[in-house]
Amino acid sequence: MADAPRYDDSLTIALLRAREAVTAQFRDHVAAGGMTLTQWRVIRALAGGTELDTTTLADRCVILAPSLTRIIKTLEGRGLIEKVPARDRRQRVVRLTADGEAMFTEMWAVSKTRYAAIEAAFGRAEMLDLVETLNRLRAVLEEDV
Amino acid sequence: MADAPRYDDSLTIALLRAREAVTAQFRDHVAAGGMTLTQWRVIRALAGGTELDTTTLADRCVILAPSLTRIIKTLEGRGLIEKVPARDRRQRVVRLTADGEAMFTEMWAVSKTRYAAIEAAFGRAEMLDLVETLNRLRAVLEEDV
DNA sequence: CTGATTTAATTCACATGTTAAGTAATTAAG
DNA sequence: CTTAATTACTTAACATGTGAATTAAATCAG
Repeated sequence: MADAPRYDDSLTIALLRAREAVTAQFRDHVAAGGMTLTQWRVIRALAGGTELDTTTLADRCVILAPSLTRIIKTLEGRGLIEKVPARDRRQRVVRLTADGEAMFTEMWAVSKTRYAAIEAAFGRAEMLDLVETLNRLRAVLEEDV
Repeated sequence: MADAPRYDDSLTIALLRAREAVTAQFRDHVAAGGMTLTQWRVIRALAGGTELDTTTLADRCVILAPSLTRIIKTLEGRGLIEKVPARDRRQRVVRLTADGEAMFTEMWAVSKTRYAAIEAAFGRAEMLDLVETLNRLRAVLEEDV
């Protein structure tokens, strides 16, 4: 028994549950806007006229390339994003359409409120500290181990 | 620009990236054993002769019921888990087979090593502190907000 | 300039996440 | 005891995660 896995103490499980709890705070709102949380990350990354190629966009949104290919197709079909001609014709560069920017602006207002509520409930300092810790963990793991 | 979303500071993104970095430490090893990380969570939860119904198992592994239904089917097909007759015939109670226990024992040895390496690289105290913080965040969010 | 290599996306195949609807067994109401 | 409500799980449908193979374009070697 002493060697049995202790799931409550597991970092992977804790990360999974915490993320689940946080995203739950946004899921309904984003779904009400007719999109998924993953699609919302893409919209958010492109907000403000930002033009990005698929690789950069995938990195910033933490979405794998095959998923992003499908998401771009979906969002383009809904008229929220559009292609931009690129010098390197291998790249697919995209940006928000006017509709996409409008969608972002509308939803971002509520998103900010939810985020602020989380900050208020958990504590602003603790929040910043947690993000810093998570990024440090990531840096450590991506380096060696 | 002052109001633009700052992705680097986003809690959701930080959680996503951190989890990605941690799971990456185990993915190859688990894949070498012919299973996915999600399947491995199920095996791990059942290790040591533990018998669990689907609902409890889903909760412990942080897997939604529909996914677990499929996973149980897969693992049962591979002979790693088996059904146990239950009083309440609505429930599906499962446990590891002898092969399942053997698979767990073999893989757990390596998993422990990887986990220890992460602890060593990041710091044991920081690790425990992080898990505690994540669980506290979850508790706060699941309560009110 | 031509062929080999690398890079950026896409496509494929399968596993899982996610919500809604459906099914069977149990429990509660009357 | 019989029916309605609840519970535990499954199925369905679609979105995303994941690794491998493929395609097209750019770059490099000679």
